Amino acid sequence: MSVQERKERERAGRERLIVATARELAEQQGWDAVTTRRLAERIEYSQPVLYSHFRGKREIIGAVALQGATEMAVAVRAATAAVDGARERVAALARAYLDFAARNPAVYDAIFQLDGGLAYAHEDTPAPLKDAFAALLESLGEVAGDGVEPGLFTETFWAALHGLVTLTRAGRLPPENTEQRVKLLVDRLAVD
Amino acid sequence: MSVQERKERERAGRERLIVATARELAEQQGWDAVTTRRLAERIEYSQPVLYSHFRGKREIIGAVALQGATEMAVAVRAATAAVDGARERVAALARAYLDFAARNPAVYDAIFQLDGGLAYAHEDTPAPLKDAFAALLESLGEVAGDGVEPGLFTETFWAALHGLVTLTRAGRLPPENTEQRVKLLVDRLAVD
DNA sequence: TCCATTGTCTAGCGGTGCTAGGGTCGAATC
DNA sequence: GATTCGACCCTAGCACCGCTAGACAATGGA
Repeated sequence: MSVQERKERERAGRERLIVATARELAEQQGWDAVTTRRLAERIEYSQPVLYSHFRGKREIIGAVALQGATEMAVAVRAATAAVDGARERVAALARAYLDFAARNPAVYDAIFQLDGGLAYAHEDTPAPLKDAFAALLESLGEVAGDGVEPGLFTETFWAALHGLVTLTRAGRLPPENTEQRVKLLVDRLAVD
Repeated sequence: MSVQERKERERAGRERLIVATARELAEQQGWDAVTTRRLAERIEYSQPVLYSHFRGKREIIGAVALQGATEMAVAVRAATAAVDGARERVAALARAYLDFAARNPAVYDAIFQLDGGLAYAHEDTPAPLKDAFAALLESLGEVAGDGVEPGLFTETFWAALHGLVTLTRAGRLPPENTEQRVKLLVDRLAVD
């Protein structure tokens, strides 16, 4: 019995190692550098071992995305918890969101840009993703204004933030005036 | 002399063929399917011919992006030209933008997501890209409101639209309520 | 007619994600 | 304690990728 348990523990540990290594490598050198060979070498196993844990590279990206979504939800809630005033909470949320994206670009991509084989905006969407959206909704729903469905408002505000993140990181927007752009979004979109 | 001219014409024609074929293939099957082998086969030349026109795949994407940016500027201007009222023009612009993205997803990606080796938000940004931004600015600058720099407003509104496009197309947002989201953006962000 | 240049192709390099098949090693059984 | 059996992991290889070197043919000019 105990032998099997030990093996299962080791397996779980190795799976965590794979995800952590993939994430680390992606943050260091970008997702293009995360090849199955390099990843296998870093964890000191052969390539096929990866496929005994994940169906393929896509699922590894998906695992990183789920981990990241959980962290993002925590970060957003932490940033808004101690703030008074709905509008101020939204400003704090926006800053926290952009900060998370800036600090974890590869994870952000895994969650919002890459194909990790995950279902989004769906009933069988993984819990971490639903919860990340819920974290946004908690603060953003308060400033939706009359006649605007909180979910729809959250989606729209979120899309605006996402647009800023991706265009800036892709070099399409100069990074200097990010704060002013965020201020504009909060000032105009949020209604209390 | 004339021989050289004829050859140059043929070369230019073939270059257009490469770009058009790459674009077509990308729209049909996605950019991942645009491999140098497949592209070469479609234009009925061998792979190395591609490299006598472009430095690599990146530059081909860049060429598609420039072509697309020109068309997008035309589309945006056409949609706003005959509309009365600044606010209504912005609504028309938003619809035209989303429509362009929906009709030309691969081209949209080439312009705004992929690496085509182009300079953005820079002095030596290619003219088509500058002009596409200018087309947005023409209508959006009118509703920036007092104390908000038109360029900054345009960037922000554009980012919001871009966020809607990318999140929707990546399956992160359900496509059903796009119109309501756009209405929200126009209603709240635009000031006249 | 010969040469030189231009243009194009074949073949191949090192890389990718992924998998088939063999071998090894450890746990359970007699 | 010996033996069998099964789980596990690795080597090797597939088809494909972007890109390029070098051979070869065709074409215009001397």
